[in-house]
Amino acid sequence: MPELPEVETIRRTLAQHVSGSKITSIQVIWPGALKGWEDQEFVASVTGKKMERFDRRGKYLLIELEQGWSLIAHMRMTGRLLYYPQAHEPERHTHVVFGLDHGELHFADLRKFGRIQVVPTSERWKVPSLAILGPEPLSLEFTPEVLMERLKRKKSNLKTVLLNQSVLAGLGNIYTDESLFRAFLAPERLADSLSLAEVVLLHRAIQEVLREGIAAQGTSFRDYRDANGAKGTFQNSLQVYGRSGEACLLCGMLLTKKRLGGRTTVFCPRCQH
DNA sequence: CCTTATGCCTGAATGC
DNA sequence: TGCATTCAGGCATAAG
Repeated sequence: MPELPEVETIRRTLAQHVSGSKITSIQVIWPGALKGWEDQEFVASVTGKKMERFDRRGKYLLIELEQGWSLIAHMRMTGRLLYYPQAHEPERHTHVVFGLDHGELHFADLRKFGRIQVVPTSERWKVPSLAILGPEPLSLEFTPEVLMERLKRKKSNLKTVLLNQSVLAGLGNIYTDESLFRAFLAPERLADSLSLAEVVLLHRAIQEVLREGIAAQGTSFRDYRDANGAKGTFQNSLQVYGRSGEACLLCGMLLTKKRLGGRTTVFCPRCQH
């Protein structure tokens, strides 16, 4: 499921192929994939415009178009943005086809949770889902002190709090579990109970795991693909996610699965406190 | 303000 | 084997 490293990889692979490309046509197969606008309006405001810049904020992909318009895409769990150098028949779960001056861009999503919206570029950061986002975990503004201050405000457990995009932008289930394991912190620990030393460990773990995830071009546990349709490789480096019942790679103890904040959480009951 | 629960979706895995 | 149920989960929204 596309989290920060996967969206970043999509951003990079997309920019390689379609930076400066003009959107010459749009075929809306399933209008539900377009958020906030009737599909005719979406088509009208996007057709004929070049894609000039590709940015990312948390798990959101931002595509800046000519003439003051931007696309905002969110993949949720199974969304894909796929570039084809030549015209390509829509696949089973393709919902929108952007015809380009060179090739095509397909938005596909098996579970139909992902969305693309079009907004004036000047109002991008006012879109509520972007406006509420916490700091970028790989930015200079994200320091252990900032993390400490944000965790102090929350009464819930670490797992739930780290998944909250208004606390920190970009972590999903996979990278949260991996970060907590690397920081030796139990997912059930209350977020406001951490010492500064523990927060420093967590801060470092989050940055390491995200940087490694990006370097590995993301985690293709199941559905994730980049804009080339290629899998990432970080699934080979996961230490806890998806390994419930298997041995901890540090101590050999069986990894435990527990539901926290409605999400499956895997951790080592011996290494994480 | 805060936290927790529900709906959206489909395919794979599991249960009987 | 086949059918029904459960599970996977990010986020908007509703409810507590």
